[in-house]
Parts: sequence; structure tokens; C-alpha cells
Amino acid sequence: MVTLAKVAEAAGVGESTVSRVLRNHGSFSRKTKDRVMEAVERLGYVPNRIAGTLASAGSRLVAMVIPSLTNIVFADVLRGASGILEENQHQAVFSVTEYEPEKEEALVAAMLAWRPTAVMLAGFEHSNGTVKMLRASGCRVVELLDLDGAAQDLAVGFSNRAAGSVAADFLLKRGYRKIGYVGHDLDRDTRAAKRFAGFRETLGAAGFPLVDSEIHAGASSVEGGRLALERLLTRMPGLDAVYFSNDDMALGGYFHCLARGIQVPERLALFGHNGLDIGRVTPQPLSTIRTPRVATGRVAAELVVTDAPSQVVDLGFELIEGATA
Amino acid sequence: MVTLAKVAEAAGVGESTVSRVLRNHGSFSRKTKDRVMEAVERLGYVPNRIAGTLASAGSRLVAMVIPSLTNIVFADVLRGASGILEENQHQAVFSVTEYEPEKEEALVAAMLAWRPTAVMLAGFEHSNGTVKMLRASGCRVVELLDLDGAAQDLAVGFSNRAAGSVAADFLLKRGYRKIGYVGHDLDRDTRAAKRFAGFRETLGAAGFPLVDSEIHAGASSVEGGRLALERLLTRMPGLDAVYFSNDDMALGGYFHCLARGIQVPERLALFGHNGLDIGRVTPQPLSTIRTPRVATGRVAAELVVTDAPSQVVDLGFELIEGATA
DNA sequence: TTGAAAGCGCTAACAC
DNA sequence: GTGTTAGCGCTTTCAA
Repeated sequence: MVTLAKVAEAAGVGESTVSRVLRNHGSFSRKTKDRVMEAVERLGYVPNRIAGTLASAGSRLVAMVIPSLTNIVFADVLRGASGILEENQHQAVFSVTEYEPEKEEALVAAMLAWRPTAVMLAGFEHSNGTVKMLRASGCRVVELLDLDGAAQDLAVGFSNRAAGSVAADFLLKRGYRKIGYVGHDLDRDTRAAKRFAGFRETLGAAGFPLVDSEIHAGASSVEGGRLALERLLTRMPGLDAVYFSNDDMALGGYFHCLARGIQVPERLALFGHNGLDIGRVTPQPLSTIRTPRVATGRVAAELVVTDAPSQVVDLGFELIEGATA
Repeated sequence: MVTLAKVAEAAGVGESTVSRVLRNHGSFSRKTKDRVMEAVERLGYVPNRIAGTLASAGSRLVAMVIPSLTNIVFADVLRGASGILEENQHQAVFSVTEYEPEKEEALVAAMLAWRPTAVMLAGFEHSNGTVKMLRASGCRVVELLDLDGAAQDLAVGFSNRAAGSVAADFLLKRGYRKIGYVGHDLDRDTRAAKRFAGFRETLGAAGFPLVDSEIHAGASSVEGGRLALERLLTRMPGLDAVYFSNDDMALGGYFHCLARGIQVPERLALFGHNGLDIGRVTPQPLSTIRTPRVATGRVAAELVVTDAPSQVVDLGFELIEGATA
């Protein structure tokens, strides 16, 4: 294995000189630089960041602890973040919690062992152990995709409660009155639960309380949405609109309607959440709310690499009228 | 910052004893263990893996250099791999190449600086620089989702050429004769190019050469599939079947047919690739080939953690008849 | 502009 | 069963 010492020897200079040249920091002559770079090339030297990190300060590692990779939402956040991180010589390290707080705690502990510059997490709901460790570690903490709660340090996202409320307003304004909900495992996905709470509250306040709801046991999926809508309609055929916990679920509902010849939105209106691209090109574009997923990752990464002061960044969201409601 | 030395002092034992207890390696008395663990708890000590890695051998870091996160395929591979890696106390580190070989080379260099146990890459096509670095690094290399080419060390996946050929056979057996192709940027996605090659060859050999093809400029997407199929049909309205570069594209094509009232499969048959879940719950299930994405990640991770000898693992694929062809 | 040397926090021999 | 010590490969003073 080629080390910095070997490069120094090959170039006939001291180790610290090689280090300075490689990091382009401190002073060295043009001639020295050429000699060093030539040796680096010739030996195929790759700096060892493990050693570098230990010797200096920051690891330039950013830990991303996300609930799921199946859900495109988090893949989008990762994508946004990793782009910015790479541009700034940082490295993303990630792990997946499957929406389990205990697993999150274990994973945060494992990540902290790498002394990351920052840890990014989904939302504000974490175990006491997780919060304690994070605080003790002294590294930056970024909580993503939620604004309804108290941030530990940095937070980037939008209000899920508000999104649910806006969805309700929209359906009401369109004249729908007998409104149902199709969701997935809310104990785990607390952000979906917050949307549902905002939705329900707004409906109630308008005097048209939620008629019925059906929860798909397990993670959100297109199939889950299709099956759950079918069950809901069997029980409550008179509904005129359904709000889904997200676009995956809504798409499943839409497929169910297409398959059964249920006229959308005349017989039944459908409303999703997230504004996924696929919802733009279905025969009828999905009525939904576009969330700033990639931007959330990007902004979070920017805050981290610039070492910004603690703050909460509201990226908002955007109603997409679509044609299904 | 709490270090192992401080824990040792607090527990009134030597550093190596703490290290032994924490790694549960070597011998120590029950009493000592309790004293150490108590101190660890009390001080909230989190081991520093940076230092640990430098002092010992392996980093237990696995670098995953993937083309895209938008494409669910790679998210699935990541998911499969990260599960196994976590179970075995390894950490996944990833970066995204956007299908650009130069970017891949830069990212591999960056990853190598972390002295990973293994580097996982998509497919066999890499720049000379990438191959050279990888070879020089001495770490394990796993090439994923491709079998049509020469492996550097480990390879896990299936034959894309064979998948294309099987798709062609299926369409021919169903009696389709005027067959077209809708794909995306083939220069970059070499695996899609291999499928297309296998498809085309098999059609030609059967005496029914490909009638026409339409390439969507850019990455694969549902929208791309929809637009490209529209263009293809405008130019060549007599086609009776279309093979798509993957399910995303095929789904777009299916949506186009639904929107235009084109009878599927009577007027036009559609065939995809990947066997995504969403294709199982569309009004008509998509005819496609299911690929072992999660399994690919899982097997790759297992080979790495067990330090298996160089080998090529063919996980195969499975034809799904569906109802669109 | 450059080199020598002291760590960074841990692991692994080796001695006791 | 336990402590001492010499590194791992860098970065960073501090002199020269």
C-alpha cells in the first residue's frame, strides 16, 4: 500500500511537504509541487482519509438515517443532498430504519462512531436515546421533511399539517362533501399522521367531518392503495372524494377506479400527496400536492457544508390541481 | 470528547482492557467487564471507528457507486445490500454517477480514500482509470446487474442480452410480427443497450426484424415512455407490439394507450423490463421480466462480508406474462 | 520554503 | 486476566 511517507521518499521531500502540496495549503515552491505530483502519479497514491480525519478535525462524512428506500421520497432527498455534498468534498453515508425508532437509535449510534460532520434524520420524532446521543456527539443535526415540532438544531422541510389542511380546503372548495381517507401505517409514518390530522381538522371545522377511513397495514405502496380503496368503497359506496396518505397510495386508488370503470372525478374524486412525476402522465393527471423533496436534501446539505447557525427552513409545497379532483 | 483512555481511567483499568471488553475479544473477568460497561454508560462513550480502523485492518465500509437514485432499480439494490451489511456490522457508503463514466472514476477515487472493504459498481463498463485504481487498491470489487462481459473480481446479476432475447421470443410466440422498440439513452445505460441487442438479434434470427425504434433522449422515465411511444406510433401506426427499455418507460406507453383509447394488447401489445411492483396493479398487469434487484444487493453483500473467492453469480430473471402482450 | 516530531484514538503484540 | 507500548497514516505546530 502506497503511503504518504513513500511518496515523500520517492519525491525526495519531507512528509509534511507532500501533505501541504496535496491539500494545496501552506507554501511550497513550484518545483517541489511538480516533484511531488510526479511521484503521486507514478506510485498511484490515493490519500487515506481515515488517517487524515484522525489527525485533523472533521470527517467530512454526513450520515443520512432515512426510514425507507422503497419510498421515492427519501431517494429524492438523498439525491438532492448527495449532489451538494459531493460538490463540497463531503461524503454521504446512509442507513435505513424501516420506520422503527429502536432501529434508528441503533443506526445513529453506529453512524456516530464515524464521527460525522452532521446527521440527517427524517422528522422530529426520535427516541430519547437518539436525542441524547445526538446532543452528546456535538455534531450537527438536520431533521428533514417536517416542520410540525421542535427542531434540535437544523430543520428543513414543510408543514405536513398544513399540507393536509390545504388538501381538505381544496376538496371542500370543489364541492365534495362525503369525504374518506385511505392511508398506511400511521404509527410509524408520523408525517403522514400529521397530514391526516390537519386534513381531518379542516374538514371538521368546515362542518363536513370525515366520513370514513381505511388503513392499509404496512408501508405505503400502489398495491396497498388499490386494495384499501376497494375495501373502503365496499363499506361506504356513497363517498364522493378520497384523500390518500401519498401519491403511491393514490395511484393505486386510481388504478382501482380505472379497472372498475369508476368515473374519476365525477363519481369519485382522488387526491394524493407528494407530486411524483408519474402522477403527471397518468391518463388523468393526479390532483396532489408537490413537496420539495430534492430541494430539502439540497438545502440541508448546504446548511451543513457552510456550517450555518441553527435554523428552521420552510420550503413550502405547491397544490397541483390535476384532473382527479 | 470522551475517549477510550478516559473510560479506562474512569473504570480504573488499562486501555487495552477496555478495548477487549468493548470488542468482546480476548479475555477479561466478569467484574472487569461490569466496571468497564458502567464507565462507558456513565460517560456516554461512543467508540471512534476512524481510530479503530486506522489501528486495525479493515474499515468495514462498503462503497456503492450507482448510476442513479431516480431509477428504483438501484434503490432496490442498495436496500438489499444495506440490510445484509448492517447485520454484519458493515456500513454502506454511496455515491451517484448519473451514468457518467468520468464521474464514476472521480467517485471511485473519492471512495477509495476511505479504504473500503469493497466497492460495488453497476455493470462491467468502466473507464481504464477506474479499473486501474480498483486493481491497485486491493479491495474487493463487485459488479452488479450484468453478466455479459468480463468480471474484475465478483459479479452478481443476470444476463441482459438473454432477457432481451426472452422478451423477443415471447412476443413472437404470441404471434406479434410488426414489432417496435422504445428506449432511452443507450450510450449511458449499457445494460439497456445489451437487452436491446439481444432483443433485436432474436427478432432478426426469427425472420421478423425490428420494424422501428424511438429513443427518448435522457434518462428513463414514465413521461419519456409516453412521449416516445406517441412519436413512434405517429411514424409507424401499423406496429402490433412494442418492447420498452424498462418498466418505467413501458408504464408511460401504457398510459398513452389508455389516454388515447388504444386497445391493449389487441391493437398494440406492450412489454417492459424489471417487474416493478406497480406493474402488478395497473388495470392490466404489465407483461415484463422480473429482475432480482434486491437479491442482487443481498448476494453481493454476502459475498463481501464472507470474503468469498472471486466468482460470478447468475441470479436469473423471470418472465411475467401479464396482460399487455 | 521546508523538515522533524508530536500527536489524533484506537488495536495488537508482548510482557507480566 | 491485565497493563504497557508501539504503531496505523496522516496533519500540524514549531524550528530552521
